[in-house]
Amino acid sequence: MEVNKVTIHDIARALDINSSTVSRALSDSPRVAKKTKDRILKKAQEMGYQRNLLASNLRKNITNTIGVVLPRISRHFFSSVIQGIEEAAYQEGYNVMICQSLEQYEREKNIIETLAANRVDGVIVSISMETVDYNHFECLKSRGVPLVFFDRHCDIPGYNNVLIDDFQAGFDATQHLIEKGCKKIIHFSGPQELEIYKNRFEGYKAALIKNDLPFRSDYVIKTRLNEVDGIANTKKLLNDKLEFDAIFSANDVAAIGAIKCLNEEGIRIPDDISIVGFSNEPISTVINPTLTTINQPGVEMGQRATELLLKNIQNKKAPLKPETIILDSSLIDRESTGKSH
Amino acid sequence: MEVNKVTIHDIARALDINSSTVSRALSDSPRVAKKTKDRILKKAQEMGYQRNLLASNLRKNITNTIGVVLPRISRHFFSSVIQGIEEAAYQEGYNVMICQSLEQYEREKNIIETLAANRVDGVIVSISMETVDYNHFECLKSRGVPLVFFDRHCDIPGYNNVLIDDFQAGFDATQHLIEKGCKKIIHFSGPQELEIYKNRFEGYKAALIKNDLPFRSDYVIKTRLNEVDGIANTKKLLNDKLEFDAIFSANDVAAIGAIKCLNEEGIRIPDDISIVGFSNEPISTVINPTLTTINQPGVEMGQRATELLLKNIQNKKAPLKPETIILDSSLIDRESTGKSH
DNA sequence: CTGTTAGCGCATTCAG
DNA sequence: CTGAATGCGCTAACAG
Repeated sequence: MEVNKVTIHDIARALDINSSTVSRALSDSPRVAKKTKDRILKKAQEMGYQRNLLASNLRKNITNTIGVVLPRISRHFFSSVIQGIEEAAYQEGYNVMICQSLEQYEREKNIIETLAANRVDGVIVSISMETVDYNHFECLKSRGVPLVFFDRHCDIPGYNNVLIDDFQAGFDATQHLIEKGCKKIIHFSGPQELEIYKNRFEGYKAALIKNDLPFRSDYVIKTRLNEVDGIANTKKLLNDKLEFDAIFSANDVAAIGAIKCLNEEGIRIPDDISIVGFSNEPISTVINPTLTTINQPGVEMGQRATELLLKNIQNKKAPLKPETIILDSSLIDRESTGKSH
Repeated sequence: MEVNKVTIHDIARALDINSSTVSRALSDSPRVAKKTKDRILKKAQEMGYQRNLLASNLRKNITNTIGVVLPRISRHFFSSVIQGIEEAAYQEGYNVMICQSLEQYEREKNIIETLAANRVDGVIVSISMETVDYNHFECLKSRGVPLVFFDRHCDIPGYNNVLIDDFQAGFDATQHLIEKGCKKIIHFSGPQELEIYKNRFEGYKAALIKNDLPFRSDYVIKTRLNEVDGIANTKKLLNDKLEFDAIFSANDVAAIGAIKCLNEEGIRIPDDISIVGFSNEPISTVINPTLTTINQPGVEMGQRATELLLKNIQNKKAPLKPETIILDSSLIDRESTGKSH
């Protein structure tokens, strides 16, 4: 069963030429005669030759592979980012290795080390919610492997970020709720150690202040932004008899949890309580027209991050100056656009 | 910037010992003295040594990596399969390389060749809807790389499949609708070249026959099982004034399309029209309680497929006899279990 | 245009 | 227990 270990030497021997010529022919070098090239290609085919990329990569010291590290591929935002990354990467002949941290620091660390050990040419990362220090990127840094962060800001000096304006998004979301007449707006907030959630929170606060609404700290619920938390916190809000007429969730998953809970309790959205979350998940938002969302440009974010990364990979000698790209996000109001229900 | 290329030779030189000893120490071989081992490990740490897996893998002729090829990671079923695969793989110290075919034969072919070139130790595949011949697996076959198929049956002799009983699932779905009083049941069918969709279709037919309902070929709609198709076909059904009281969709995505279309038209589900699709997508099904689903055990499928694959990898000399594992799927009726609405 | 030579970094013989 | 030698398969000088 374990067969077919035909190498360039085998095909060189079969043709009574040198293996370097074979190597050159197989990488379509111009420095080899059409005729011999054809002979070699034909023989290679006929012998069932398959290049060993391990050997090739070891020799060339590149892998043509970029690593992608993100919390969860099942979240639609992230899978649309992957979409963008793959498009941009394949176009330039790069492969993509996708890894999920599952929001766990330990896993993220392992992944980064594995990617480094596998000598990927560059890495695109959206850090986990648990990640507060960046020492685990040292193994990439020390080898000069380019790194681009997206969605969740990371301020390691010298690296690039591709983000949306989270302050603005938080502001817009809150402003939207206020304009709809909401006055008691709960905020499901994420870990404040992460810029992204801090900024969304600050945007929320700024919108309240601008509209002369009081900021109440008991309206700010610290959550881990998962669905279970979203459900539990909403239930707790109801039990506590804290009056509120809207929720602005710092991500989509917690918002989904809130919707589920409110549905269960027979509370109508948005008539009784309005909700805004972040998302570009088509299924949850279009089928369920009660969730107004801040739409994040996932595909574009993936593309931009990849383009930046590849530029860094190719320009490694003269690294670009670190830049932060801010993409536009847009608020989508399902109530006013959805025809259904 | 391009720095830190410390190899076992560097650390050997620094300690004035031989690189083989270093190599042994770093792979924790028992054939090296505790004392020297400690010295080496310490020095390695201190010099910032990182093993080059490319070189190591080339030498050992294994990669400790398995490839996964599936249509789309954004579909919840597939991402839960990945969940299962990663769990089982990491436990055994394997890495996972995830690739999406996007239901395109050409992409699938490229991916398989890339995986083969990268010398993965085994591959887990759910073939694309376009895939009707299996020649592109030859590059793995010829090297004796183990291969396990899941969800979408593939009958290359000598390889394993992990599936659900699609005939039974199709039967159950249809039976369920009949028991609810539906008599005019549309079937959104997939490519009949694929066993999976043929079997679901056969199950549908069998249930009709068993219940003395007529089988009508105009009730069977060939679709590509994507959302756009689901919407378009539903709209067409309505325009054609073909009477129907239920849809059994051969996957979830087309069912989602149907729901969207019916929502738009103000047709109530399930009062006017019932729908059954395949899914284990929590968001779409729980929030939207109108979609009854055949639940597919994604995580378990991933685990079983991986266990099988790893067994094959480890037993390569004496390959297991090809087996097909059939897992249970269960019908989940949102109408009777959902408390909401 | 082609051959020769020399490694990429590591793991594994085989000797001691 | 450690050292010396060899080569995994490929590519990149450098000659010719």
